[in-house]
Amino acid sequence: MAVVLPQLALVDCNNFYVSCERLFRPDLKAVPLVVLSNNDGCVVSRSNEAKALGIRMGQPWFECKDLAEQHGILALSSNYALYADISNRVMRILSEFSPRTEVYSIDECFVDLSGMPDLRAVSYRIRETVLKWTGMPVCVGIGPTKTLAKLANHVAKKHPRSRGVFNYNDLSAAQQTRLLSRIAVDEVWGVGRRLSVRLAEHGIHTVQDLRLAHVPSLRAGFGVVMEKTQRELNGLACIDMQEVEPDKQQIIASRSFGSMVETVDVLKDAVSVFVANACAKLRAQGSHASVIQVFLMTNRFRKDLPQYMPSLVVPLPQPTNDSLVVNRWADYLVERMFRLGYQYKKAGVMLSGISPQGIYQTDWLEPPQAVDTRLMDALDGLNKRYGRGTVKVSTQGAYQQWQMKQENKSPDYTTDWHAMPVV
DNA sequence: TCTCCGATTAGAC
DNA sequence: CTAACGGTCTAATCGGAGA
Repeated sequence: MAVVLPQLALVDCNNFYVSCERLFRPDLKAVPLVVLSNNDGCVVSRSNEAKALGIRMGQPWFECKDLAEQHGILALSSNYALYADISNRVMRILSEFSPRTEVYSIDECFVDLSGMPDLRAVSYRIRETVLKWTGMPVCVGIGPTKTLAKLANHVAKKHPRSRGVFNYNDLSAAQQTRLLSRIAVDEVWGVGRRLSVRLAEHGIHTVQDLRLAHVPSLRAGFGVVMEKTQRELNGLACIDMQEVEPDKQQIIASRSFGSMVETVDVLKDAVSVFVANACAKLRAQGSHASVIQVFLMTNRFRKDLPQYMPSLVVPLPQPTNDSLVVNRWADYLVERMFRLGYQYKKAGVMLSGISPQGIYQTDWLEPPQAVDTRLMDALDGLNKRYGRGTVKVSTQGAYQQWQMKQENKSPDYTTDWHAMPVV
C-alpha cells in the first residue's frame, strides 16, 4: 500500500494588524507603521519599514518615541474588532481549500493539503485568492508535520525569492540538512528565548543540531515537549490537527488601567467590567465555572512605589455563569483585598473549574437548585443585537479613570456603518 | 512513598 | 509637562501536604 506523505500547510498573514489597518488606509502603504498593544503600551505589529528601522517586537512604545519622530513612524492603537473580522474572512476562504483546517491563531491557519497534486500551484492560488478577496498578504509553508510547516513558513517569509511559498517536502535529504543548518534553533516552534540559551549550553545552536541531538539526553534535560519537537523536525507527526476548537479551561479578563487607581469604588467598577466580559465568554461556550479568582496589581515597573499584588480565590458551592452572581463574589473579594495607600495599575478576574453547562457535580445532601438563565440570556441577546455594552451589570464602566489609553485608534470600518469611508 | 494540587515556568501570538 | 512596559491561553514541571 502506498503511504501518502502528509502535506500540512501553514498559512500566516504578513504583519497582520498592520496589514489590516492598511486595507482601509492605502495612504499608509509606504509609511513605517506599527500597531500598539492595549493601553498603547508595546509594539505588537510592525510594517517591514518599521522592522528595518530597528523597532523590536514587544518593545515599549515610549522607548521608540525618538526613533519614531526621526523617521515619521506612525503608531496606531489596536482595533481588535477590526482584526477579528478580517481574520474570520481569511479563515473562511482558507476552509474552501481543504476539509481539514485548524485556526491556530488570529492570523495563522493550518491547512491539510495531503493527497493533493501540485501543491505549489495550490499554494499560489491560496495567496492570490486571499489577497484578491480580502486584501490580506499571506505566506504559505508546507511540511510533513506542523513544526516543519511552521519552519517552512518562516523560510517563505524570509526569502523574497520564494514569492511567499515554500515546500519542505520538495527538498532532498541533503538540501534539508543544508537548510536546517543555516537556521537558528530559536526559530523552531516551541523553542523560545530561555530554551535556546539552555540548548546552546548543550552545543545545540541550529535546527539541524536539535534534529540530530542525542535523544535520551535531550529528554532528560528538556522534557517531553522538546522530544516531541525533535521528532516533528524529523518528519514524525506528534502534534495533531485540532479541527474543532476545544472549550476553554480557564477564562481571564484583565486590563492595565489608563492611569493609577487608588480607590475601592473605581477598582470595583473595573472588576465588574472584567466579570461581565469573562462571564459572557463563559456563556458563549456554554459552560459554567466553579472557581472565581480576582487579583489586583500595583505597577511593577515603578520600583519607587510600594508594591502589592494580592489575589483571592473562591470555590463556589454551585457552578455558575451568571454575571450578577459572579460580580457579588468579585465585589466581596475586592473589598477584602483592598488596602489604602497603594496605586493600583491592573486588576483582573479569572474563572476556572469550567465544565459544560448542565453538568453539575451532584451533591448528596443538597440537590442543586433550579438555575434561572433567563436574565443572562436576555442580556446576551440585547448586547448581541444592539452592541456590546447595551445592557450592563452594576456600575460597569461608569468611571473613566481606569479606562485604557487608546490615543490613535482607527474607526471600526467593518463593524460600524458610521465608520464606512465616504467615497 | 505515592498522589494530588497549587504555583511556577515557558511558550505562542 | 511628565511618565510612559499587553492580554489570554495551554501544558509541563516542581515542591509541599496529606494519605
